[in-house]
Amino acid sequence: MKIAEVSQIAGLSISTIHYYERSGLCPLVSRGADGHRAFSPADCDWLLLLASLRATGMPMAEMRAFADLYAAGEATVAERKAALLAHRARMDERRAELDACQSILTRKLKRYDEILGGRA
Amino acid sequence: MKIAEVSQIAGLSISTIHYYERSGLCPLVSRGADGHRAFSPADCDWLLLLASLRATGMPMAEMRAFADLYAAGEATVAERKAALLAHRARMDERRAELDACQSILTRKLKRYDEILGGRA
DNA sequence: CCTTGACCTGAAGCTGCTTGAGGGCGGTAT
DNA sequence: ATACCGCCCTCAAGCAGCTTCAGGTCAAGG
Repeated sequence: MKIAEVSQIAGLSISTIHYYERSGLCPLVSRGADGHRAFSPADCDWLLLLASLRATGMPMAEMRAFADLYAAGEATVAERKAALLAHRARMDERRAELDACQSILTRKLKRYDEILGGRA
Repeated sequence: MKIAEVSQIAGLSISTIHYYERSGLCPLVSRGADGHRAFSPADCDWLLLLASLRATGMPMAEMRAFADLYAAGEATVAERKAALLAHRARMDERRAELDACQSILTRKLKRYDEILGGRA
């Protein structure tokens, strides 16, 4: 697969993929004869997973650690599972925060409605 | 109120409050005789709202625009309401994205379980 | 008096991308 | 053949949004 296609699927910009590779998050992408990156389906899948982790707030450093586990092969699956579970737990906390924020906004909107209603 | 208290309530670091003020997000904070910021309850409330907006992904530029409306007084309440509604709509999209990411992670976790199970 | 602690300012540093400059390679139109 | 186009490449600089650091002021307390 070409980078444009992977970019499309993973929802990452091409530049971001470059950047992730530079940062050691996808150590294994090989090149075609023309020097262009040639992504295997596994590479693409991996980038999609990275994208999900990033989008849900995992910091780069942690992603790098996770990538190192991935690069080390199947022996690390248990560790990777633990990492994802921990991450998911934090996602839940984050979601609670978002709920709190949303309720603050909703309250504010009600206030605005009162003001507008009072003037109508 | 002192800055430490507001920081506590709004969930923003003191430095972030400084930064927001520098960035024109809270134009009106007055000073005590000692030169320290003296926050009114309204200031504190405003910062809490800013914190909610920021935490839910509103970019600085947009927050600045919103702050300008706030500074312009009650005449802008309708515009502010529209802004918050638009923002809430984007929050909903964002939440959908998060759900998609979460399901990717869940699928990955299942895969890991299969691998671990197969080897147990 | 002298330290402690909460605050102040201004500038530099950090993370996670994005943008820009400059270039190569392959295909098609002239 | 050559000129142009689109997609890719690299390296470096820029940007958003904070955080951290260095150096300083003032007020209260031992």
